[in-house]
Amino acid sequence: MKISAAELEVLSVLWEQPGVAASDVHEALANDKDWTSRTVKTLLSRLVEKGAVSTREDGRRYLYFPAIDEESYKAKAAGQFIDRVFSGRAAPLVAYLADSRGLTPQDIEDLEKLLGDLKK
Amino acid sequence: MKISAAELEVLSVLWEQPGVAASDVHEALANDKDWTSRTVKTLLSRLVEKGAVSTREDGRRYLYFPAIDEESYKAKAAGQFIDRVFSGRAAPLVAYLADSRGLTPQDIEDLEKLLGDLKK
DNA sequence: CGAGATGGACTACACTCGTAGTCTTACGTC
DNA sequence: GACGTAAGACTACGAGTGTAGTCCATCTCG
Repeated sequence: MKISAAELEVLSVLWEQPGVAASDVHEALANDKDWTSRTVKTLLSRLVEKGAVSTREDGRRYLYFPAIDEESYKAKAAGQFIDRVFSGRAAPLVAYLADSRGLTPQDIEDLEKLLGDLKK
Repeated sequence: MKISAAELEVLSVLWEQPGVAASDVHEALANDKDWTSRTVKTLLSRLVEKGAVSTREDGRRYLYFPAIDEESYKAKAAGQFIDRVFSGRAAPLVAYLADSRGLTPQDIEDLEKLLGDLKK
């Protein structure tokens, strides 16, 4: 279930609004991505091929639904990234983030709360 | 400066031992990767092309050196990953990690210390 | 009704990646 | 001095990606 960067953009739209048509996805991305509607349709087709998105017919068009779970996809992606770049250690990653882009105070607070929960 | 997964393996060897020959890189990776020496050489060449690795001649062979900094590369990679998958928010990433692979107690402790420092 | 817009299916095409193979040349060995 | 070997240079090749284009059937608006 390998999903490319461009495909992930599309899939993310579906996570936010499941059950929309290709044109809606195109529209939702119009701000960020200068893609033609055909590009979006290609990406949707590839996601369907890969089993990451499912469709329901709606007249002469399809409505698209994510077929993989956002939480578990992201968790897996994060794990893989950490293995690939940080030899599997999570703490250094956070250290790098802190350095390079500055965690927001909100981030820091969230993390502290999270760690508090984890300690139990 | 896009570095692929396989290239990163090679570059990581150079970060640990700068100034080695292709055969040394091959050997260093022999445990993890079933690559022929040619594959390693191809990857080194591509890294040189990309400007991520530099060479010094040593007789009829090259010694290879990383040309990009480990810290800053990783920091950037982490930032890009977070942008790509987590819409730029770091805290959710850590939450996912905690869920999916369990941070080690060591990780948690490291993180707490880190957060403590950050708060200042 | 006829023409243009729209939907999906199929096709395209250059580039990157993983994973080598071949060619040429220098080197060290018998 | 000939021969295998090891170094780098160049070539290969199928899968995946980004980014569409073409074809054909339909729907919609005038």
